[in-house]
Amino acid sequence: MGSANNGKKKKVTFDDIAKYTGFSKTTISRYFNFPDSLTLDNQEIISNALIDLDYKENKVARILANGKTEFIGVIIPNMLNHYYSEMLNRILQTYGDFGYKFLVFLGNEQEETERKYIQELLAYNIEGLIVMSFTLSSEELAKLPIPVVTIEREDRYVSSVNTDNYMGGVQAASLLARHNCDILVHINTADTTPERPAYGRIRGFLDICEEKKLNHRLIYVERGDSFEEMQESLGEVFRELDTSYSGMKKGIFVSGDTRANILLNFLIRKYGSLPEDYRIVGFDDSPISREAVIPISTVGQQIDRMAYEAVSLLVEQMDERRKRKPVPLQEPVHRVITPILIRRETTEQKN
Amino acid sequence: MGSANNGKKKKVTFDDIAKYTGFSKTTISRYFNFPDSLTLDNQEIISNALIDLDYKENKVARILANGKTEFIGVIIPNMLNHYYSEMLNRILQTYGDFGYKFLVFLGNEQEETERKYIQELLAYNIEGLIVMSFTLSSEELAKLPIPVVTIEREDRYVSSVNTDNYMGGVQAASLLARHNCDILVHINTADTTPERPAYGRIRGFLDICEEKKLNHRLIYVERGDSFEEMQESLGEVFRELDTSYSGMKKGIFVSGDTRANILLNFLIRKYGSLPEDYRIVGFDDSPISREAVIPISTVGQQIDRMAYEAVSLLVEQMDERRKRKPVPLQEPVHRVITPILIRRETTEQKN
DNA sequence: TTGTACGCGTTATCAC
DNA sequence: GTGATAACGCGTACAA
Repeated sequence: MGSANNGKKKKVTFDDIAKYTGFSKTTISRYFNFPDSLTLDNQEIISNALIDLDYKENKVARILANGKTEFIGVIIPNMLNHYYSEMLNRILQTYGDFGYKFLVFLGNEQEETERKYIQELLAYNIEGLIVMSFTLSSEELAKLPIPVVTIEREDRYVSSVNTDNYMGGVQAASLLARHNCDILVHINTADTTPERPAYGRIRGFLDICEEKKLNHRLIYVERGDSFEEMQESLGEVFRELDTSYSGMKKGIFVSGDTRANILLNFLIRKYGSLPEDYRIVGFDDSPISREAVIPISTVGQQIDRMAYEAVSLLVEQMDERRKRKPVPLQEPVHRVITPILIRRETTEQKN
Repeated sequence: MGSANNGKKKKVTFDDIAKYTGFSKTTISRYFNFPDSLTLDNQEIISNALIDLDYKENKVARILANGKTEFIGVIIPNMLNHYYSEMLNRILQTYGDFGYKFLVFLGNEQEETERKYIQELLAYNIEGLIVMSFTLSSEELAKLPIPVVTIEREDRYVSSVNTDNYMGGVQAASLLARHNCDILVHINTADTTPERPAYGRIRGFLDICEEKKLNHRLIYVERGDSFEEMQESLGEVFRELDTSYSGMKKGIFVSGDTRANILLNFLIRKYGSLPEDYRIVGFDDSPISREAVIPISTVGQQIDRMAYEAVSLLVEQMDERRKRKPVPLQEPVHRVITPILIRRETTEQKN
C-alpha cells in the first residue's frame, strides 16, 4: 500500500513529473495542452507517470500563468422566488456545455453591497458576469471591464436575455378572450415600471383588449414582502371582483403564479370548486401552478433556454476577448425568448 | 491625467504601486496584510497611491502564494426540490459571516460524474466540501484530502448536519394523537432506508404509536420522478384510505409537503373542503405547505440553522488545518438540529 | 519599520 | 519534438 501520506501531503507538480520521467517541465505542460506535439511513446510514459505519482491538476497555477479562470460571476436577487432558483439551476447546468464555473452572490438590494460583491468577483478574475438583480443600473454595469449579460431586468446599456413579455401578455389575454369573458382583468405589481421587461405583459394585455374592444381592467397590487402580505392585498382584490362583476364571466390574468394561486384558493374556499364564470391565467409556470388544487393555466418562461442563451452570449464575448485583435460589441445584444402558453384546468375545465 | 489606458489595460500590481510610491513590493504587501507595521504617514501615501492608480486586488495571485482560496465546494442533488434550493440559498448567505465563496455543482446521480466534479473542485484548491447528494458513500468522501461535511444523508465516516428526524416523527405523531384520531397513517417513500437520516421520521412515528398503543399503519410509495407520478401513486393511496377507513378519524403524517398537498387536493376536489375526519401533517415547511388551499401543518426543518452549522463546522476544521500542528478530528462530528412543529389549518381547523 | 530574494505551479517564448 | 528560462502577482523568511 502507498501508506497514508500523513500530515501535509505535498502536491505533485510538473517539476516532480519532469524529474520522474526525465523530461522538462515544458514537455509536461505540452502533454496537457498539445499532446499531439509529443510522440506517442512519450505520451505513454508521461501518462503512466501521472498515475504512479497520483498527479492532481492545479488550476490556480494555470490561471495565474495564463489568466483564464473559467469563472463566471452571478448576482441573483434571492432564491425564495422559484423563478430565480430555477434560473440559477439552469445556469449551473450549462457547466456541461461550456465548462465555466459559477461564483454566485445573492444581491441584497443594497447598492454598496452589490458593488462590493462585484469587486470581489473581479478580484477572482471572473471572465464574465450575469446579473439578475436590479439594484445597479445597466449604465454602471456596462462600465465593468468584463462582458456582462443581464436577465429579465433593465438592460439599456448591456447585453441581455429576456422573455418576450409582450407576447406573454398577448397569449394570456387572447386565451381569456377566446373564452368569451365579459371582463378581462390583469393583476400586476405596482413596481412594474416601463423600463422593466415585465412591463411588456401589461402592454400585450392592453393591446389585445383594445384591438378586440374588450371590456378590461388593470389592477395594481403592492409587491409585498411575505406570502401573507400578498394574500392580504389579493383578498381585497378578490372580494371586490367577486361582488363588482357578479354574474359576469371574469377572465383574470395574474402576473405571477403565486398570486394566481392565492386568488384560486380564495375561490375554492368560498365556492368549494372553481366557478364557471372564472377563468384564470398565471405567469411563470412555477411549481405552484401545477401543484395548485386546480392546476393553473400559465404563461411559461423557458428558463432553460434563457439560461443557456445568457451563458452562451457571455461565452461568445469572452471568447472574442481572447483573440489577438478583439472586436468588442458595439451595441448590446438583446435576445428574446418566446414564452409558452400552458393550458391547464383554470381555463380548460371539463365539467 | 493618467489618460485612458487604451486597449488591453494592464492591471496595476504591487510592483507598480511600489515604483509609484518608492517603497518595495514587500511593504505594499504588508500594507494589506499588516497595516499596523507601517507608519501612519506611509499608510496614507500608499492608500493614496491605490486611488491614483486605481488598484484592484488580485486574489488569484494571492492564492497561489499562500494557498488559501477561501473556496468551499458544494455538491447538491438538484434544485427542483425546494429544500435543496433553500439550503443552497442559506449556504450562500453565510458569505457574510465567514467570507467563504462557494463553487456549486449539481450532482446528477452518476457516481463517475460526481467524482469528476470533486476532482475539478480540488483542482481549484477548495478548502472544504459540503455534500448533499447521496451517490457517493461517506467512506469515499472521508478519504478526500479536505474536510467534508454532509447534510441530511448517510454520514457514517464524515461530519454532518442533520435534522432530528426522529423528533420530527414524534412531533407529528403526537400532534395527530392529541386529535384523537382513530387511525394514524404515515406515508413515506420506499427508498427511505435505515441509513438515511430521514428514516428517523418513521421510527419516531412508530415509537409514539406503539407507546400510546395507537392503531396505525405505514404506507410506502415510490419516490416518482415527476409531479404526475407522485400524484398517481398517491391517488391510489387516497382512494384506499378514503374507503377503508370510512367513518374513522384519520391522522395522516406525510413525509414531504408536496405529497401532503397532493393528498389535500384530492380531498378538496372530492369534498369541496377538508372533512373533519381528516387531519394532515406534512414535513419540510416548504412554500407549498403555506400556499396550499388549506395551509398544511408541517414539521419544519430549520434550514437556515442547518446551513450555518454546516459551514461553521467546515470552517472550524479548515481553520484547524492552518495551524502549525493541526489536530484533525478523530471522530466525525454530527450536529443535529431540532425541527419545529408548525400548526396550520389541516390540524387546527376552526369550523 | 523597511527591503532582498525566492517560492508558489503553470504557460509562453525562444532556442535547439 | 524537446528544453531552458522568463513571466504571472503576491507572500514570506531573512536580512538590514
